Amino acid sequence: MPELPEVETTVQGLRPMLEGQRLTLVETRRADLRRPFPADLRQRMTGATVTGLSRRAKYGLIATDRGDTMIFHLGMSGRWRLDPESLGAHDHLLVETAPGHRLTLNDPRRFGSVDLVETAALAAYPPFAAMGPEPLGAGFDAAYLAAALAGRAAPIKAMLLDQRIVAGLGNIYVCEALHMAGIAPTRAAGRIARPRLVALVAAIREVLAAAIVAGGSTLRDYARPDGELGYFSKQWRVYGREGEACACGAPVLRRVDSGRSTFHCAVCQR
DNA sequence: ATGTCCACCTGCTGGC
DNA sequence: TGCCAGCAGGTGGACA
Repeated sequence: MPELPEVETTVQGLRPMLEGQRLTLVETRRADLRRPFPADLRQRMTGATVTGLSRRAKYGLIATDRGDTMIFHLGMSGRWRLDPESLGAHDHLLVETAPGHRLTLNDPRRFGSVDLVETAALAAYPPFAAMGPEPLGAGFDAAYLAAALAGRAAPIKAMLLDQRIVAGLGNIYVCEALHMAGIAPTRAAGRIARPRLVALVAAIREVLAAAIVAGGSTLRDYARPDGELGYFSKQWRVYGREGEACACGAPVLRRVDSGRSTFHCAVCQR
């Protein structure tokens, strides 16, 4: 589920439940996800009032009036459940608000994480320290990308998944953006002509923006505790479509590199 | 430094 | 019907 658009729509869905609200309970139901939960999470969050929610790359940020920010990452299988009828085996973090709403962070595979840092020191949070620009932000353009990729021999797909180059893309949207831009995923990143980088930046922006809009349109699903999100999946051009016809008529191909699938069209992408 | 691979987990699906 | 291999949206550490 969670690349940048999914985290963005998650934050948008949490905001009306949390912003301005006092937290009456913050409790973990096991010791760890990918890492241990912060030992003082309950103490520092319980009784605090949420002042704002935001997103950096694939991380969701919940700031409080105590100068703390709780940072969550959804890993591969994480999602927030709103007012679930009952708690399930994978509801690892429980949050309750003064108006009586209950939210749980549910993550079966436990690749996600929860950390707590001082808001003033957010930039020093290790995952953020070397992180590249937001792909939807002003700092991400063809000139930046050309400089970041100069001399790099690795495949463009691997470079776009590297959060130090650009922060927030994952396997789905990289496949989609490369297809939209007509660039082969195996192309050496440092050998892509400038006009094609311009097209790539535009494709990345376009696919992310469209996915956020689609995610936003399924927020009622999001708010249904046991509901599945509809997401952007119906709009995928190549991802998950091995063997189906690309818009050009050629079959969508799948290749596997270091255990990860890449979907692409050998005709459209060079 | 750069590029590549794998482990970390559970659940679901498709083929036999 | 049941079993099991294969696969899944991420990250970081280990390796050459």
